[in-house]
Amino acid sequence: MTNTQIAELLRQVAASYSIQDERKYYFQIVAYQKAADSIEKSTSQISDLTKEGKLNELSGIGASIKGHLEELAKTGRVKHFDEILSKVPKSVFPLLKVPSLGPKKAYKLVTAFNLKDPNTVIEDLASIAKDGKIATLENFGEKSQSDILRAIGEYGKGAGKTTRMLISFADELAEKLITYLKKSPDIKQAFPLGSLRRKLPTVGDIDIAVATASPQKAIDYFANYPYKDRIIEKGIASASILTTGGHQVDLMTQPVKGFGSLLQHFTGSKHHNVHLREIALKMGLSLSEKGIKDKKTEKVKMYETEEEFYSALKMQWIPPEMREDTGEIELAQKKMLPKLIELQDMKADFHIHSDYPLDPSHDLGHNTMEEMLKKAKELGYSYLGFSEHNPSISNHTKGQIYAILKKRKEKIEHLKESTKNIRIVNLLEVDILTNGELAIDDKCFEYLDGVIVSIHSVLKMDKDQMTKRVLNGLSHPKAKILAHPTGRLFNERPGYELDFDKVFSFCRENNKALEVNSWPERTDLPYDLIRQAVDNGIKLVIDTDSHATTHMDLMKYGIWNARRGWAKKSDVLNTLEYNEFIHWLNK
DNA sequence: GCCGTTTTCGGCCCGACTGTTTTCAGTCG
Repeated sequence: MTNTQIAELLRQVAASYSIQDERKYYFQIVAYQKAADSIEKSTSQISDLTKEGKLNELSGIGASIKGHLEELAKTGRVKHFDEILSKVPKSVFPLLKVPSLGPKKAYKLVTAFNLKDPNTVIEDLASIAKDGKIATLENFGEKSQSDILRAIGEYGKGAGKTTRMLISFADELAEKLITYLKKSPDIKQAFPLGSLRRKLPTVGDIDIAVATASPQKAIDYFANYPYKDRIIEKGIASASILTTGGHQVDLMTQPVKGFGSLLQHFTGSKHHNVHLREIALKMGLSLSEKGIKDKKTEKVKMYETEEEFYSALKMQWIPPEMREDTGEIELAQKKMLPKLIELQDMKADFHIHSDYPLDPSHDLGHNTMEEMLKKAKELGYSYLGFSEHNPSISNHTKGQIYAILKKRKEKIEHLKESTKNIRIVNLLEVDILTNGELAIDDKCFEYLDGVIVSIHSVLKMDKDQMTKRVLNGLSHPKAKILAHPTGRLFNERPGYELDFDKVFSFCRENNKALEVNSWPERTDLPYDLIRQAVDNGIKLVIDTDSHATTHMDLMKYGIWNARRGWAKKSDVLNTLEYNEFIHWLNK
């Protein structure tokens, strides 16, 4: 079973407990939900962790759930789960995916109308709603009926939070909304928060915080956004809309005096906030978006900045990218948070495809080397690495490939002499073939300073074979960087599997670096592997993999992802001076 | 069911909004 499937199973157990007796099982429900969240977020496969006996390493998994998961791995089922799940009809569970339906409503609907088939329950409910039968049910009315019908329709279309946006897309969408909001005289400040501020690679909805003295006017103005499809909800302090593009936007307001608390609250993550509130409780305090309440006096103190808010809890301000409750709070209490890498720290980009005509195995860039260099200078870099794909091996003889690379080297040498204000590294992106050999032979390395290696074909290989293939490719002394190490592409493919324990130890022992590819579709390494790499002392390079000058602006996405992986300046080779990098390349 | 710089027992985050109700349950983040 995949992590997603296991997480869903645990959520079904939680839902079943809710339906049976929410009060009695409250803490079990919360525990199962926490465990599900934890499993869903983990990129280690639960099946692997179970085999290795490492399930305890995931927060929220204790002795009991660990035992259940081991039983699941061994026998394919869990007696305890089966017993709990058998208390409610199976057709309840698909309905939980429909927005606005939770365990209680789903159960009422399923039992009231005797909906038994989990495969058709959503359509069946829609036709019952169309017949006007839901409105007659106790605690349901006309409005609930039409809401359910619409929710099913939107769910079917993937509107709202059911499909996640790439952060690059969400970033632009939020920018448009912020521009609109700032035109209102009643809105003093407006910031995108939530997972967008925490820089997750994909974002479910857009969260915006607004500082205002007249919340009602600000909310009315927001609800009149010209590109809205409908208002989802609208109250005195917050509102939600669905845009014409089918994306959900949530807005929350606070007065300027309390804006810091709102920023903190609405940035999340949920787990980070829950943990902070548990700490606050022990200090006799209670946290909310309004501020910090003293439990004795019931007085709420407001905070204009996040720094003051965190300081009141006796901890350092925590960078949003770290707020996932994975150890950052404990470090902030000890005032030992790492200083994360920043865009300004970058002195180079190593993964650049120019239009130099070497008849490559994959796509060529669109701009000349000179144009790429000019752009690099504009970005404030002091050097740049060219790394076009290797010449295609099916279209050329070995001799032809030598000649192409020799000529390219001459071009680069000429550029090095004629270009005074920026330095150049002569790299190449080389395919690792199916058998683990590189797509160029040893003689080619005379014409190169070093190479980036990567996988571009035959992605379906089992984990052990793929790991051998990659490590074999990396074992050449001049192969220094592994590009887009997992090969994942959002909304396209999950990537191939690698044994990262082996990859990390190989890189550490042989002085190799792993790439953080900045393309929003890739963000590869994924951030949790970045964090493991950093913990293992592996050096990273953050690259744009540019095929045009405009792509060189994508660096910020790589930086964001690296920050989510807790990478510091010292972990990233792009922050080295030219001479230091060349020294590393030749080590 | 999980967890530990008050604890291996006794705690466990907080508030907004909606619809269906006459004071609240359900859902969401």
